[in-house]
Amino acid sequence: MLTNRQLLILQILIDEYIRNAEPLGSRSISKRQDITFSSATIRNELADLEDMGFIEKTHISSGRIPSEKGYRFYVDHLLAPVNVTNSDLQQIHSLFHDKMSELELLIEHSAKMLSEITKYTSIILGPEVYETKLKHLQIVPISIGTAVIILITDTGHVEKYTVDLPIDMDASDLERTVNILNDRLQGVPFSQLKSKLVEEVEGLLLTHLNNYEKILDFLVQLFQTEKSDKVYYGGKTNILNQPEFQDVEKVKALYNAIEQYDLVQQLLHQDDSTGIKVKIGAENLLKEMKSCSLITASYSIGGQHMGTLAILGPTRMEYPRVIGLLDLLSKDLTRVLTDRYYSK
Amino acid sequence: MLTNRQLLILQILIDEYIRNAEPLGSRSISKRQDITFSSATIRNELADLEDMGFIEKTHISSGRIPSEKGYRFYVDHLLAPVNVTNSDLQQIHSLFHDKMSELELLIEHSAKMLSEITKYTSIILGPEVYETKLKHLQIVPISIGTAVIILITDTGHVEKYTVDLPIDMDASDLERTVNILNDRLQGVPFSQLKSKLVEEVEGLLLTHLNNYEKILDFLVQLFQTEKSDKVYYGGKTNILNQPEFQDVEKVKALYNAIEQYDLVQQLLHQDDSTGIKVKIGAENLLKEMKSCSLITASYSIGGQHMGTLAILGPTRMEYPRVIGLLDLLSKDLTRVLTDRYYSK
DNA sequence: GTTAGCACTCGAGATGATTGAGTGCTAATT
DNA sequence: AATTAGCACTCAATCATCTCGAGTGCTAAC
Repeated sequence: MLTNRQLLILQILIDEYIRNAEPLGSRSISKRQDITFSSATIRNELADLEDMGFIEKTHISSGRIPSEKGYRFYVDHLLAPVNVTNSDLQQIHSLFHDKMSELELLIEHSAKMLSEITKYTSIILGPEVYETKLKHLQIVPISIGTAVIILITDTGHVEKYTVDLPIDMDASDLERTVNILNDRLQGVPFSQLKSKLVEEVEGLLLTHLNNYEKILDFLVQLFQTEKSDKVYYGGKTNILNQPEFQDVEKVKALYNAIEQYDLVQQLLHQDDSTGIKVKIGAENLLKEMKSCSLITASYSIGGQHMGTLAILGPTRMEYPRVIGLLDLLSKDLTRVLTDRYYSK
Repeated sequence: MLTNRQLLILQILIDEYIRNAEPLGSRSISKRQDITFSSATIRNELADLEDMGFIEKTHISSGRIPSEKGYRFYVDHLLAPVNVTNSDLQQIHSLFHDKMSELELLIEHSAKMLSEITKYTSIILGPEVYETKLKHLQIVPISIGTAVIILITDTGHVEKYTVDLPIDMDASDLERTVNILNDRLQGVPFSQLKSKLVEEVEGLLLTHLNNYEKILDFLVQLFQTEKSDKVYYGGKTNILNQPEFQDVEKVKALYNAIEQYDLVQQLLHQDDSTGIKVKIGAENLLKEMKSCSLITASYSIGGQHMGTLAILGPTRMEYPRVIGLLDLLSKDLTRVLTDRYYSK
């Protein structure tokens, strides 16, 4: 276990390194007012901390920087929760003041605002459509054989598919189908559309339509296509301000990684349990992110997980501040969205 | 005017510089087989070309590189049109083979493919909704006082607005309104929706609805909101491979500029006349793009301008190849879209 | 008009000295 | 036994110096 003095030194070292991005030596630590012992003592402690793997040297006679294990320890044990500053608080609340009617717009603005106040890159996984309920379905033929199918959810989200219609389906078939579907499927969560369709609607279609088989196949197909969540970014260029990303090759690798939506989705989805999650460096699975940390929080509507907020920064990130901000915003977002869309 | 020899030398210099990104000296030019005169002669010619402003030096004893005026001359007078290579041709055609039903998807894939085969960054201004015709309008209430309004165009595009409904509008009002609008406005181009509404529909609403004024106001408001085109990007990180963008500051400035959709739209919209347009360096108005060139082509449906294809690269760009590709793709795209959506 | 020749310039690299911030270790001090 | 002072040592960073080579412009000869 670490002694109090070691804890203090580790804390100072990480705080300072996060601030300045420069290796810290025993002498500069000893010069702080809250340090009462000499640089030689600190040297010994630093050597011990290094042996335990919490800090490392960049070269043999350099100062120390935190290791990933050091950051992990810092986040798990040393983090003094900081209050969100007043100006940050105002920024966040202003999001909700001018009540934005579009959910997507609200999310987009949240991403932008997060990146602006943190100076890091924000990533938000958009409202999951999976557990929202069908409000209305519409099929609009746009030319011979093709039509646009529109599904509208109770959160005002619109899903759109352009499809080829079964060739022998005429206008009246279409109308009857739409009516039946709207009648039977309204209020059904997207996740259950397919089973409801097979269980309840199949019979109705059978009695009302000629070639019900093709249409049913077609609808089953439609309802089981994976709906992937949208990914919103804010401040992608903020990465370029970090001293650890002055190398264009590193930037390229990271950008290429975070523009692959499926990868990002996987990354942020890892566990959608509530609470703040911090992934440091290599914990992130993507090798392009080994000098980055990712802090995530999730937001929900009426207890139902809806999406994920994330901040991507260097491992040398202002953990306390970002954690505080994400915690606040995720709770606010959850509250506002629940108010708006969960009103029974 | 330039002599034939000067033309030859300028052509060689620009071609080589585009290939290697390194200043070219008289000696290396004289070593080519197609050059029959000595380096001293070339030195004299280079000095003349420099006096005329077509080429410049990076420092006093360096080789020459093309100036913007040089590139301009090259593009306007020296460009030998090159044929699109077979493999590029296949790539482009494969876009259309697996017939994609979603127009947006086709555009998105086009952007990706363009960036992959050119190794530059592609920007596509996505189908303009302005001249497409209304196919169907739907209003779906999603909670008390709010509704989603959906407009579907004849190209299968869906526009969505979440709006606050006038408080005293009941379900039957809504239904009547929707019916009237669909009846009267189908087939009307978006650009004329507002005038048609005022001219033809106002009277009908008056006779069928109680509080028609509020609703009319509301619809006028809706129809006159600017519909800004979507911007699609491909290969944004390709910029980082260019030797002229090894400086992170430059990259940041450019990225910040091209992520401002309104700026980009303005930039690509500048003239939507047909044909290929080449904007070199400072011709681009944005100072962040002064070391870039932008080559644009437009695509249309049935003669109606729909959007713009663009390639963004360093001024040292492979003009002939990119021009050939854009020309081909824009024409193919126009043909395919016209076939698909202009069938009377 | 063309070319050979020459003095000159400048960037890019290599080399070496200097500095300063850091280390580990040992011996003295508390 | 813990702490500290002192010292030899290491290494990155910086700067001056040098060399090399690719380039130039200019002049005089072809």
